[in-house]
Amino acid sequence: MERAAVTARTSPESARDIPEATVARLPVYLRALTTLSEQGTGTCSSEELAGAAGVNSAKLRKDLSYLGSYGTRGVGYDVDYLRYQIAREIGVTQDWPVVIVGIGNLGQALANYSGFRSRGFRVVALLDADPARRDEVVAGIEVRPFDDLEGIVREHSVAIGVIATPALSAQDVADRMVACGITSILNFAPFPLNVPDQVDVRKVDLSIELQILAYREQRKTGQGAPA
Amino acid sequence: MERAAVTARTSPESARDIPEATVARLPVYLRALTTLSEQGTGTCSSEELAGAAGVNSAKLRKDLSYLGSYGTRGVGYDVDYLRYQIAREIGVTQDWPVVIVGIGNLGQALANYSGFRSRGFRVVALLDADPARRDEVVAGIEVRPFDDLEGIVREHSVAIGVIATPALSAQDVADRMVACGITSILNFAPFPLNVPDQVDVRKVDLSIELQILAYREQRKTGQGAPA
DNA sequence: CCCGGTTTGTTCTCCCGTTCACAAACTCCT
DNA sequence: AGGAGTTTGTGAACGGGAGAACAAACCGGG
Repeated sequence: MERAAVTARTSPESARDIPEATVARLPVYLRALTTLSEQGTGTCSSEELAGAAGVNSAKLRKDLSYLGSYGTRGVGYDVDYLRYQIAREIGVTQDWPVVIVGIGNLGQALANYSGFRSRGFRVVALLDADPARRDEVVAGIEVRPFDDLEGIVREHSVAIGVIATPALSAQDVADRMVACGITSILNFAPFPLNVPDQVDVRKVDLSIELQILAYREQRKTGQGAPA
Repeated sequence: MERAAVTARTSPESARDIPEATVARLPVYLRALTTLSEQGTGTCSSEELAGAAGVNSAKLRKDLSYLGSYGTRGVGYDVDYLRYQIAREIGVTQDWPVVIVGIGNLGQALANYSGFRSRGFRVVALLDADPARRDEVVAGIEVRPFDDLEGIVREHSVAIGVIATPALSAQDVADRMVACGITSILNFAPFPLNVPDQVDVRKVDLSIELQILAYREQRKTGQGAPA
């Protein structure tokens, strides 16, 4: 990492172009480091950390090198120091307000998921278009009508929205979110969202994952595809 | 696609080595085709289908070319015909029994998720290690003790297991699954599973997805990483 | 101070996936 | 029958990521 001067772009001195694949792994490293820290480990080698994260050690080292030179040759990495550096890079040292739209089975599970809060994400509102759901309380949060979206986004400066609605409503919800100023969307609805370029979307599709497994399973058993 | 004779490997005449990335997209195409079919569309071009699936049309055509030559130049694809071909290739024309372990918030949401059954996946059992959960009924299925795993797997010839437990139990559950003969695992627990090579694992990690969005969000707002 | 052992950071090579661009093939109209 | 228009299937160029391998850097002992 050359680290030459300061790139004078948006961020003061942090890395400029971390590969997509690396960004996707940083949270995994972060979690592994947290586990190690809780176990009282003060220092670890790239081999150990890679093992705990389930990746190749060379890949781990290359990933970390994009952030800077936070290790010591011959020694390894200081667990807490590296943990902080990654957390800072990802942005989980700050608090991210989040809204969840669609309080069905999945939406409720998400609202109750403790992994969000513990990683810096705070669910500020649960929204649902169904009037029957009004005034219901899920995970200690009152369910509010979808039309409240704009007010909530403005009030809490929400940048991240989660869509857990049926497929048919997903695009409408996304459009409204974008109109309100939300710029990152996590989509659980099985529908390919169409959004402006500046808006980031990540999708999680449960049945697709199973279908991928089914494909490989089919090939394993050698039964192939029926003619 | 040459389609030369018969490859004489495991499967009778289907494609031999479909790229991983393509396999991951086939379910998306399948869903888009189903939607088109329900709308009464009989034929579609690669451009239309690509639009409905949210991908580039060139990529779509190349993906489909791995399966065979199912389109007609100058015309497009027959929706129902192509849909059947993809479904057969993925293996969703048959019925896949599935067990879900860990009936917390997420496990319950998964058990209730209608998208599984409608795509050829049948939840044959819900298991939980917590005795307090025994005899509870979720999604019309009785929750049974985790120790029943082996009997259930044997009885229903289960090949696919879903892990929705806390991180600490995930590896144990996976080990038991593998010992029972399960060869495909969908893991929702935030823990990198260690399994033998012949076992396929796909992981879905909710908080990692949000962290990836947070990273990009942080860069967008230009606030960068605090020094 | 010097040397062996250890571990990081980085370079280099290979492979997979994406995209462009175009020839082949089909339809429809005259 | 022939030609214009359309759309597929694929060859080729391109970019990015994975992994091996190695030089640079650090620690500790004598």
